[in-house]
Amino acid sequence: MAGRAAEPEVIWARPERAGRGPRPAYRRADVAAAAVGIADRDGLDAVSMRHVAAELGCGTMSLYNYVPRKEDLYELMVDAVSGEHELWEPSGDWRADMLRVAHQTRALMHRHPWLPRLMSPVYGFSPNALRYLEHCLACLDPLEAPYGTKMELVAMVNGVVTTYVANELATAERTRSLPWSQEQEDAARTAYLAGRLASGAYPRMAAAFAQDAGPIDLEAVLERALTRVLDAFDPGR
Amino acid sequence: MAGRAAEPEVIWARPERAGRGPRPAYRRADVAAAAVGIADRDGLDAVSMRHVAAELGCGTMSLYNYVPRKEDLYELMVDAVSGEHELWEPSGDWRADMLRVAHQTRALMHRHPWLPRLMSPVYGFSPNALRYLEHCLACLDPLEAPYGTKMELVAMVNGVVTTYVANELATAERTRSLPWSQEQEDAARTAYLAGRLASGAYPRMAAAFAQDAGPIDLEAVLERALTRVLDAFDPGR
DNA sequence: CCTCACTAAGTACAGCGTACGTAGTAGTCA
DNA sequence: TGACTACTACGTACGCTGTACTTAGTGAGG
Repeated sequence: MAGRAAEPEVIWARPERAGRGPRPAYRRADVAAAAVGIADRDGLDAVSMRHVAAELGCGTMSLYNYVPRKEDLYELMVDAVSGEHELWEPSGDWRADMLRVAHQTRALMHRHPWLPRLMSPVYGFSPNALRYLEHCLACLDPLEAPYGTKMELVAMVNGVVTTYVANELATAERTRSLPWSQEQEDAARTAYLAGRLASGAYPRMAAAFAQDAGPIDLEAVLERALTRVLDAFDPGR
Repeated sequence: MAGRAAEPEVIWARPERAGRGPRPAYRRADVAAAAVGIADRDGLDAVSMRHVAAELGCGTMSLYNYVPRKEDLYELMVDAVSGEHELWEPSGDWRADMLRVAHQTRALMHRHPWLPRLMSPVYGFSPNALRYLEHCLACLDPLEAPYGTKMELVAMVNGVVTTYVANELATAERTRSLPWSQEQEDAARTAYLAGRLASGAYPRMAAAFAQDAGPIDLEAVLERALTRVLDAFDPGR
């Protein structure tokens, strides 16, 4: 018979090697690495079962021995790059440590621009995600607050970083699937926006854009946002 | 000849009705409404050019007269539901107004659970998005701060709401494509997590989960997060 | 009235996820 | 040892996707 019955299954609970038949030709990490490689090189949309199998050097359907559904391949990918997080001995200054965490996450997402799109709380309990979360909590040991609050702090920092980096990368990643360049796209949208603002229907937006002419420094924006978030959780204001 | 050359094109800059031939059978709003209807009923993945065309009652390829790429269909959808935002006369209390905005956005996303997935700064300049942004800025008139800061505040509130609601909806929306129920999925993941935590490798996480047993009130979490964000922008602390 | 830009629709193609069937392999047990 | 059986590997096939291209018909402008 084909695949087992439709039982809920967490990929991490499934053993890598079953007892019986021939030993698998690849390890789960190989599959993840192949998928990550394709996503880094050609974008997330290029990650298809066929392409990943080809990258590994096996038949397309053989992949399903390692990954029951494509969704689980994504889960493998997120966990794999989560393992790139460098964990350190907490410094005792939780604000500094959290900022360092945030910058590392941003760097990670710049290295793997598809990561924000796959960020989901559903994947939050993969092995490397657990390591990462435990590390964040360790960094927050000096903060006097219940664990619930600490979890909310970590979630907020992660959420803010993810949102901001997603915005940073959105137009760039979008361009991959468009038949024209990002500069052309930006120019067209800017021209359209200028036209709308000139209509006078949006006086405050027009004022805002007139006031802050020139390109926005997105990294500085993120930095300010993070500072505000940490302030909001800091008992010493 | 087929479609025009590969020029960058903003869907909103393209006139609804060209001067020459027969008048179009549908308006852009009809197309958007059809797509939104399908997404609400059957999920975002059910929004295909074929399905939308069938819902409208026209041939698949006729859709391309209204929407040059599927991506633009998404843009139409986001703008259409953005129009559901109720705008009011600012009260003079910018914190109260921003909270009201946030709750309205959350309600909107619960009505259209696919919306968080489509939230992108690229769509941020559609007609209804502009109306919405201008309204937010109007609510912030009492706040003494440069427009740049106000924009960052709006972005942060929107980002937090989007992230939190996306988390709220993630497992539910995910279940749509899985062959088992959400309860089964949750049970499997909880069992796996319990096993990992019992390993002793993640003492702080184990303590956190032991401390906050029981289901989390996600709405209360969002409420706290929003309060913190507003605090962070409030000059009167 | 003629012209031609436009709308509408059909056909076709490359690619996708994956159900299913088959062949071969290697631990387990009689 | 041989038989059994769970497992790996993989080819074929199906229904679905976005969309390039083609053809036919419509109706306003010159």
